[in-house]
Amino acid sequence: MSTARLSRETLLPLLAAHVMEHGLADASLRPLAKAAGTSDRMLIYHFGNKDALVEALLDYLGGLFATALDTAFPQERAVSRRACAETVYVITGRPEFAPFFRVWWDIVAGCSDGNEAYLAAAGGMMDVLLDWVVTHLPEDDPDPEAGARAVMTIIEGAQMLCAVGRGDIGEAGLAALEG
Amino acid sequence: MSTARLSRETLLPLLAAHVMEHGLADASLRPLAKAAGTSDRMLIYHFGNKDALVEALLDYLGGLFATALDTAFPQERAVSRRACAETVYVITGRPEFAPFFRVWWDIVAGCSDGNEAYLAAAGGMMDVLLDWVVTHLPEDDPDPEAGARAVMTIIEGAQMLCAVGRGDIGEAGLAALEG
DNA sequence: AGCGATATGTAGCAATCGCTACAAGAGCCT
DNA sequence: AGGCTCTTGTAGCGATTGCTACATATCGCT
Repeated sequence: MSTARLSRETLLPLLAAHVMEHGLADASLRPLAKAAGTSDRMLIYHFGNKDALVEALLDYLGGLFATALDTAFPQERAVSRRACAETVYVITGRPEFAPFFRVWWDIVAGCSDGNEAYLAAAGGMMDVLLDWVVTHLPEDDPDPEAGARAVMTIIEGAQMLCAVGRGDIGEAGLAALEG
Repeated sequence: MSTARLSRETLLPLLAAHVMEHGLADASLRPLAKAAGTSDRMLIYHFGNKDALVEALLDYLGGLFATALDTAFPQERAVSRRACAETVYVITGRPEFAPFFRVWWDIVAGCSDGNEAYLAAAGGMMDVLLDWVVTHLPEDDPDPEAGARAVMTIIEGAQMLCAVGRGDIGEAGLAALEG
């Protein structure tokens, strides 16, 4: 037996890796525990119950998302609203982002069931992305707040269409963005 | 015992009503059967197994969606691309469409797991909506094919943002659509 | 009337679900 | 050393999962 004690902090990265590979909706305690090198018994011990575990996981995933924005995305501003949207779409379309989207659509589905924890996590991630877009539009954008919302809406639409196998529609939508 | 024989055709509307109320992702045979006034045993008998049942259900839901487009949506053309997008957004935002979206986001989540039946159903529904948008843009639209894709992308983005509690972002995105 | 195909009810199986009772090891404080 | 708390393992509970075995009922057909 290893001497390292378990804790939420050491477990969460392993749990997050598991849900990003296998989805969040039908994640159950025993597979999660196995992925984290422990037992369902210990997950309940450290998190209290499954709902609390999922809530902690959603919070951790939100942090992962914010970090990904800072590292994978360019620091300089885009030259146009359309270029900004296309940058986000292209980068999030790379294969290393696929696991994140697998859990993202599970989160959206959870939101539409009215689950408060899912709503808080998803809303937070959208706010983080909105802030990023606002500060990466061209400096001369006439209305960054409105522009960022237009860019966000098109990005998310294109991503959903891509998820259901109609990426061509979303890409045409991106190309039609003014500026 | 009732004299009416069961069949896929009589069962599907009841099953569809159940998944639109409770979601598709974690629908299990016994609750489904109870909603349809029969037993899990008979669902397997009529559909073979659960996967085939879900596939039939997705197909039926696709038909429901196409019918809803014809009945709930206006027949005349919109006066602008933006008006067209706002019409779809407003109508699908009405309470009677909420059950449909609950299952829709389950379908999208299923797509991102690579499930072929989900991908076929979701892609088909998007194609139906795209056709509707193409034929309801203003007659003088310079490029209805491209315009419809732009409208579609914004609609879907606004709907997703609405689902996660950030409808304000999507509505601002809708308002920014040119024309 | 009788036969075969179709349709349905009852009961149950192995697997998995979230969770818990109980006991024991490990480390710290006095 | 003795106790105390924190952490972990083992075993299992009742519920639910998709699905099946078996018997029976009902129907059309000849």
